Amino acid sequence: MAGRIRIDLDSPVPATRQIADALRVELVEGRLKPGDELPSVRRAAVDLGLHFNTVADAYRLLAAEGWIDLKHGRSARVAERKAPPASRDAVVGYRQRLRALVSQMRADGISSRRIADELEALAKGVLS
Amino acid sequence: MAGRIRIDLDSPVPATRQIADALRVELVEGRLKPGDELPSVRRAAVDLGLHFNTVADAYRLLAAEGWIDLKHGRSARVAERKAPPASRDAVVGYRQRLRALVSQMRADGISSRRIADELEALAKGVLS
DNA sequence: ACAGCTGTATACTGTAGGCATACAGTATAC
DNA sequence: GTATACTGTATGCCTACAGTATACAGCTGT
Repeated sequence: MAGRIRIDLDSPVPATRQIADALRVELVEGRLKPGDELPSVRRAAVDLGLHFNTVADAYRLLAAEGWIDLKHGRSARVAERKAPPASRDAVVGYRQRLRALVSQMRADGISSRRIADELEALAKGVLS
Repeated sequence: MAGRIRIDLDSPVPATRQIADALRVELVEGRLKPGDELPSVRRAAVDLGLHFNTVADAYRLLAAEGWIDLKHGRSARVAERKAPPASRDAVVGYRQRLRALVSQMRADGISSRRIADELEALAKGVLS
């Protein structure tokens, strides 16, 4: 499944979203390309230690976002996808979430230096 | 309450956490200083359009993190707080969450340039 | 002491996450 | 063609948790 995904059952963020998030990273970063087949829901489920319906929900979520094509009897495939035009106010929502995350890191005692480094590394990665 | 907070009831992230997250930003960034009084749970609740018990839960969450002092009959106050030493592996968890968030931004059609700018601005803000 | 604020505790209701199980479409071998 | 073994789908159930209502209890001014 293109890199091991760790699911934290204790996390407040549901497993379904954790799976979708992890796969979305692979998709956005191009490690999963259009036409690629995803592992079956049952295969992925045993790998992750979850029920296959949970994986199926994650797949449906990604399908709703246009990332993958689902058809009944055959494997899920990565779809071609043109990015939707950015909604202007979406940015402010994300900015809030980013700031909240950074504040949480600071609250956890991670140094400013370290946080800034992580952010800059991310920014570089995005542009490349 | 130190800046208007918008609560999105449709969001999958619960209102309690949204409140705590927003307040934690204010606390980390120093706009709420030790000794300051927070608005009462009922006051804040009407401002946010929620039940005061929801706000109380958020306060308890922050109290558990050491940010504020709660005592029965009197207003919640911002506490002095020494940051705990960072747990080393906490960073990798946050890195995952950051990457997931960035991927979601890209998936929403926000340009790489814009995302990088947001991240760099954040990094600068953290260091200052 | 009393009135009016404060946060606390308990019970209730609705909803959503995850799982079990039965179903239905597709592809491949024969 | 049809059997078979794979795919994803649909329904129902159980549990946990978010949000609310309502009653309680501790401070602090007058």
